[in-house]
Amino acid sequence: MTGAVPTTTWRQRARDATTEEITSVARELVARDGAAGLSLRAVARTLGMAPSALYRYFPSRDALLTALIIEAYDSVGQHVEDAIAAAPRDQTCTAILAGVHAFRSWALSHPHEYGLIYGPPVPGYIAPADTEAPAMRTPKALLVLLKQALANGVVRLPIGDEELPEPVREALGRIEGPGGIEGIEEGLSLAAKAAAHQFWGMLMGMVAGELFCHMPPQLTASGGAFFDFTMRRALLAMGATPTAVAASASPRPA
Amino acid sequence: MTGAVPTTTWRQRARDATTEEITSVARELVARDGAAGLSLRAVARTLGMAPSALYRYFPSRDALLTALIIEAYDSVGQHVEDAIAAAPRDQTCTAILAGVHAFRSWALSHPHEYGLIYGPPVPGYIAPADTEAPAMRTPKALLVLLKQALANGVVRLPIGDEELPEPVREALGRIEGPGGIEGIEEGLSLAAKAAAHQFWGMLMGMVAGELFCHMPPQLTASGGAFFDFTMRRALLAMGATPTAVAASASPRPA
DNA sequence: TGTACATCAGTGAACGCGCGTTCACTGATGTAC
DNA sequence: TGTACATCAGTGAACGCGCGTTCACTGATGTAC
Repeated sequence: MTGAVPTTTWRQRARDATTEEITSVARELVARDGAAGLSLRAVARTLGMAPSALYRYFPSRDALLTALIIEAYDSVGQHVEDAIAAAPRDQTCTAILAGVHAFRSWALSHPHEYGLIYGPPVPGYIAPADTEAPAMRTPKALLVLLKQALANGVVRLPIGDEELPEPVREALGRIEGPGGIEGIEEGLSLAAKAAAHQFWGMLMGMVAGELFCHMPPQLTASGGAFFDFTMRRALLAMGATPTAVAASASPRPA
Repeated sequence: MTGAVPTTTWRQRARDATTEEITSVARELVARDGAAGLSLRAVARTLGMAPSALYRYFPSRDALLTALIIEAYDSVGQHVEDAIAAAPRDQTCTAILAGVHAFRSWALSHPHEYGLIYGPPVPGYIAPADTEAPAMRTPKALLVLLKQALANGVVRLPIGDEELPEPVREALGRIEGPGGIEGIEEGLSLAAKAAAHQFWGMLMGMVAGELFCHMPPQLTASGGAFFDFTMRRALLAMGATPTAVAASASPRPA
């Protein structure tokens, strides 16, 4: 066992370690100064290496940015998935609440990284397609829960597809593949898709509002109580049964 | 009449004109390259003047940024107020819908300016207190409408203050003065404040989602139909009567 | 009304800075025989 | 196992760039007598 032939050469492993160190330093720089402040030279400086050396690892600053974006998406995604996995699978909204609270707490503790992925695009930077799949982790995780809740009867959509305005029905019908939440949304009714996107919008709005100071600080300071209350109201509006919502547990305030 | 004594000197008027020209060029640069890309030298260049000349008008780059931020807030605010003013004062939610549609359409046509004021704070820049009042124009305008709707009976809050969780009640009770929506929120019940902030969060979330590509493009492309539908659902969730919502008109799609 | 002086918009050169990226190089690591 | 060669991580200097801000200046506009 211990003598297992290393599948990679020592050089390769050194390379991987350095790559990891670079992205890690870059992540800290973004956390401190924001995405626009990320510079290859600053990374090289704190790493004690020549700026040109970074080009052995990333062909350009944008490539490094892309790596950071993917990392950030994976970081929130993992955080949310973990919280959901730790929640009981009962006939309540506990798991969904766990997910959204995880989303919020990640955002609060990684404000610049939140800005990097959910804020305005970095000027001059074009996100390559590789960022799409990681971007979908969080919405996917929440969508799976919605599906279960619909199957459960924990959520009963208050309106049917036929009550959607025609243009909305048409737009929702066209969502699939990249840009939508690939694959997963199969089997969802149009009304369910609508509810999902509204819930997602509410989530992003409340979190962005807190983070970027467009909500009164008193609400933010309530330890997530207002956020919790708001998401419960959103669940009710989405058709979650009042008893299920009332029976849901919330994570302890951070 | 025509011979009225000018209250300002010719130099003063020239100064005002130049100031206006500077902010106008700066606004265009922000619109093109985003807030982080704003540079004094670029402004001076397109104006054909020496970079140092700008220091006669703004003591620093940050001061110029502040002016732009205030302008942007005033621009949305004006846009929303105008749309509301043009809406009929009836027993429906038409005015509110006009306001939120105006907010969205402003955002879509001024994406970088939206990012400037509703996105992550510009790194290294600290917003002075002068930006607070303009920032409140839009939420204030919407809040006035909510107040009227509550008085009207067009909105009947689905829950009373006593049904709010204790920490939420406490946090809402502490909102007033700067940071909240000053003055205006007097006389609003706690539940009404909660509803207002939730509605505001939903609004910001949907718009940011569209702008920053975290909503499927098909929904965005529906000419505002999905947004309209969503805001109507939010109004219902807030306690607007179904008949009032149904009777409300929406602005023509942009 | 005319003159002397003060104000101040705008110039142009310079400061010191940090940036992304290229390039020829060195020396250590890996590989094929 | 030993040697010759190829690969490639990392260096250090240089490129050309744009940035915010300062400073001594000039000349036109305004003001007080």
